[in-house]
Amino acid sequence: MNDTRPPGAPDTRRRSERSRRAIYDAALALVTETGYSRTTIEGIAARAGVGKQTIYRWWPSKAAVLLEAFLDLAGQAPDGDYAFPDTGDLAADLRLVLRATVDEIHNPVYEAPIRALAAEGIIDAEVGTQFVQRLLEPQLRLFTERLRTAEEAGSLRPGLDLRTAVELFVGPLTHRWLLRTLPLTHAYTDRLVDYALYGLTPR
Amino acid sequence: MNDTRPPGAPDTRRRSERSRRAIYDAALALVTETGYSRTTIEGIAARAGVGKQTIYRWWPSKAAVLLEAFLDLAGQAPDGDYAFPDTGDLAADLRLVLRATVDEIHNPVYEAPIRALAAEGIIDAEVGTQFVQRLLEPQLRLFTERLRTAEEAGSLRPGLDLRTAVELFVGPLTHRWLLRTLPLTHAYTDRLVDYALYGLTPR
Amino acid sequence: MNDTRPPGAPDTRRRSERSRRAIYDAALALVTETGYSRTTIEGIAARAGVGKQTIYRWWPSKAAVLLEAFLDLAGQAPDGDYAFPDTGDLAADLRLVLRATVDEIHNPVYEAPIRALAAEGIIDAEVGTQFVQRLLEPQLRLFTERLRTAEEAGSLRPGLDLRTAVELFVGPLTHRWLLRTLPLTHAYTDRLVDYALYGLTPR
Amino acid sequence: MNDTRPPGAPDTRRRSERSRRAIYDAALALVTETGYSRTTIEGIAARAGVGKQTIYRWWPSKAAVLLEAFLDLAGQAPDGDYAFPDTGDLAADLRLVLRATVDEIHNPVYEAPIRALAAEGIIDAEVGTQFVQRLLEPQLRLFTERLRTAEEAGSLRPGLDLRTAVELFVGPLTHRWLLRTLPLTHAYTDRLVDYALYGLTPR
DNA sequence: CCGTAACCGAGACGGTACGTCTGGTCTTTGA
DNA sequence: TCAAAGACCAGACGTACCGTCTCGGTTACGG
Repeated sequence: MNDTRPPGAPDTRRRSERSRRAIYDAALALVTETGYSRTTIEGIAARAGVGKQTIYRWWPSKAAVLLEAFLDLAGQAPDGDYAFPDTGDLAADLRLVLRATVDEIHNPVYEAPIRALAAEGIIDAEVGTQFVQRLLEPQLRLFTERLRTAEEAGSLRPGLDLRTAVELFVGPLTHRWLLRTLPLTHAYTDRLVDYALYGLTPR
Repeated sequence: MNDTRPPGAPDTRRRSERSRRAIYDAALALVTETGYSRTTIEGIAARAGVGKQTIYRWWPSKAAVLLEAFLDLAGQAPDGDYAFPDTGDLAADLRLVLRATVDEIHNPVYEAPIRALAAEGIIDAEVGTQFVQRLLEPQLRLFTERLRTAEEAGSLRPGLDLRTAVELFVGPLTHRWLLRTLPLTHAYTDRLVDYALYGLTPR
Repeated sequence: MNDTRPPGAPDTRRRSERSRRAIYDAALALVTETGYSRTTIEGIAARAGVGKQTIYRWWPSKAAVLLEAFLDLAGQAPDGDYAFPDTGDLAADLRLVLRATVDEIHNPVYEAPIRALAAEGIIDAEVGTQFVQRLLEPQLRLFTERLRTAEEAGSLRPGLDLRTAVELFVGPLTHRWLLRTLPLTHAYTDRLVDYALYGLTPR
Repeated sequence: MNDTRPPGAPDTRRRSERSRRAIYDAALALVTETGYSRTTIEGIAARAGVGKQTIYRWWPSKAAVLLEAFLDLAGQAPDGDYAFPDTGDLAADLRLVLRATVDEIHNPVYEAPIRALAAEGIIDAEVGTQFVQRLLEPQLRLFTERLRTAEEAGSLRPGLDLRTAVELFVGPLTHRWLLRTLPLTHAYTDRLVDYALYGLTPR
């Protein structure tokens, strides 16, 4: 009826849902099992029982497939992230969320794909933008909102740049996670909350 | 005479210095010009006017070549980093160093190679370990030592885990840099020092 | 009403004459313009403004399409061939016909399709049979009949195998044409008639 | 030493004889077993245990591979063709050679490759030229020379165009062979010699 | 100081994956 | 209710690199 796609673009209405799901599954499985660089488009297609062209028709790159696959996976998880706790005790809430984040990072189902996406995003700005916009920023927004609540409750120094404040927690965690400098434990994130929050609260 | 290498290992004494330099130059140039993934061993060899085997003889991977090339490049720079300033004013010293770090990160000669190495290290643990040990940790050590001096001078809360403290500065900076979430400016690093240090100093 | 087709076969009565013509035109044009091997079913369908299935429904192969297209083309030509001249002078008649055949062969509208069909028929016996039965044999029959007339008139040695006699003229011509050994000229076909006929006439 | 190849061309001196032979064998076997169009470069490479690039490095096309493979095969055969008999009896000699040619054509080892090459040469003029120059013409030359001997012995009408005379024998044979109009038997070639030679001899 | 072992540039080799193109089949959709 | 349009699985195309191996040429060690 109202088929207004750009010329040369495929018709989304006729897309095979079955193939899409199979491709997601294959991509995630292969990345986890064999690593990102050994995961190939051909391999994904073969494992998904799909023609290569079906992948090239809908995604521009291996990274794009994996990003969507991961978003799909994360989206259908029993959403823990998307409700930031607010018990009134900011420190406790932060500790809880950071501990949960660490656990999630160590979940073998998530680990390989998300590392791969982060790494690819670091090299390829296009992928990086997608990664940040669709995966990272939504999470950071929840942090920011929780901090705003705290600020309004007078639990924070007034006039803080909340974004920077958020990064004070998230940055070090990401640092340890991505660069594997030292183990990423609950003790570490608790300490992080302690040190960082101490600098953000009024005296 | 005293040629005591493991069997099968090449003889370092007969190594061509000329080739090594040409390979470093070619690798750095290609990564900067065409990006990491489009940089190939064949391409490096061709550009360096060197046989492929000469690369495979001395390095195990593309990442290893680039790491050494980068270390060589960084080593011959007028070393600013390797002397952490100590004016007695911790905040000022940190601001200075973080600003310098940001400038360095934006230096087009360094940017592409270091991003590539970081990304590769995120995926490949072997590379990651090398990256951290040979590039990152030496820098972090300087931070730690400066903080120790400050601690001894009573400028910091006693009993702090200095490593975590260091990451409070370095983590957020790395986060913005690698993930490209928001611009990495002097204003940002100054604010970082403000917020983080505030949580580390005695009241 | 009287729809007595084998099960699974399409209904000829509802066939689109418009599509058929468009497919013929597209097939002939593409073969002439781009060559047989670069002519694809997809290309024909696209150029004819027709779905691929419309081609697959009615023809088993690219060669079959082209054969019918060519037969259609030849059939609607102002038929010169289908009346073999009989002036009473066998040599003159043969010279005339062979010259005309050479001219036809060099006609750019016919050349590419007929070469393609011949070549395809050489490899694929199925196509070859069709090619011979529907295209070649009707022509040869005309030769044979003219020779029979001559034989009855006593212009030929008695007891000749007329089929072999026909091939004495047609074979060498085909040889030069298909294999492109030497130029195919009127002089050549005249000489052919001279030499061959000389062996067929009584002394 | 004297390595004077055009730039970009591979070094013939370092070519692997082993691979070449394996490729010949694989190409001939596949064409015979599965037919020309189902024979693919990938298939040849796989069967020969060779990388695809090794084929693309040395041959421009599937047809070129097959032509060389066939020439190699024909060259190492106990050469029957390359000595045209001359018993003094031209008719007998011609009958003998044409019978042998028919037998060779029906040899399953030769049949598929040579048909494929002929067909490909009919479509692709480049291949056709090679086919004619390297395979066909050497054979025709032998015929021509035998006719010249006969001419000098006064067994032929003087002033004949010997090339056309040769085609009087070879053309019809090729016609039946390639187009599969009627069976190609010894009886047929004998008759051919009878009819054609009769037109070439003095009365 | 000479023989030789190993490095060197070069590039052919067996492979794997790329991204594209087409073959045939099957499904959707608009006229 | 068709037929166009085109998505689908399959697999070959020709190219680019991988990492290994072999070839001469050259260089510098060590007897």
